[in-house]
Amino acid sequence: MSEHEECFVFLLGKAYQKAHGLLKKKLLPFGLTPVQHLILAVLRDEEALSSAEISERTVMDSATLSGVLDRMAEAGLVKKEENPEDRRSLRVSITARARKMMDDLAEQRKAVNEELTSVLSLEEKLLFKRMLKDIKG
Amino acid sequence: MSEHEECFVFLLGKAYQKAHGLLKKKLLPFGLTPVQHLILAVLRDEEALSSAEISERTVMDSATLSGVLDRMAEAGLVKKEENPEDRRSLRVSITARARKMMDDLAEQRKAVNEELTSVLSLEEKLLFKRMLKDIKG
DNA sequence: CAAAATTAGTTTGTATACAAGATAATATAG
DNA sequence: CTATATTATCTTGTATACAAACTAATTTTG
Repeated sequence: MSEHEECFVFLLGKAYQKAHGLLKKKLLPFGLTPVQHLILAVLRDEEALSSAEISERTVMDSATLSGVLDRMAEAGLVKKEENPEDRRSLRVSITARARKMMDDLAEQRKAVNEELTSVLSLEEKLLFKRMLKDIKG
Repeated sequence: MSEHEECFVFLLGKAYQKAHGLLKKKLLPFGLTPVQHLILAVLRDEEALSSAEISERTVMDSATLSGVLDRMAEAGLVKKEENPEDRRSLRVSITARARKMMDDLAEQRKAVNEELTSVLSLEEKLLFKRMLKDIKG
């Protein structure tokens, strides 16, 4: 019954692990990780984005992104092209194959969110979301 | 303004990243990571714990723990001994050196928790904590 | 008691996360 | 226009996280 169980860092970590684990399981049949699914979500409605733009929208580090995008390109989920306007940057786009999965993915994501917060009332869900947004800043 | 920003998995992840990053910074001068700090916290009031016991209390995977405990032993933060009663299991204990830091660490942890939740009212902090506990299950 | 099942930890392989340094390309200053 | 600064991405090194296979030790069974 140590005090660490009252620590927000610990509690957030464990709640996140639970959430991440649930989503991971649901995405397994699609051959996607939660992070990869997130990247597809931001690419879905775009022609193409640079690594920096994906980094900004997903709040992921560019170093992390580098490896993830490689694996996703390898798996045929995204296409990585050179930007002719600025050859330092990339044009990353979602492939047709990945795009076909998006509706099913949205369903899985929704299911996870519901399962995860099933203990909360509708009102609490909204409050919880607001507080998370406040905290992440 | 994609829908992923309404996803609890994403929001929890980012809130956790924020919390983890804050604590990480505060622990840097002590040469500790947040996870190592957590392990010291559960060892603090114990003679010694096995890997499985630490795993249970910190909710960490035994595979992850194996490496972390090695690095901590290497750094002189814990002592790993063989349990003579059952030679499969370990007796991990906190070192005197690490124990000396514990009060300072508790202060840092408290500071992080306050900084992290400074946008919340006292009432909201309690509510938030309760909801996190509900969700992690 | 010896074979089989179980248990405690470790190892291996994959996927983030992030700091710091390296690279290549572009923009800017003089 | 060239030396310098900046920018976009990648690479490297360290630290989790976790599944799965592996080892060693103990317990259970027949």
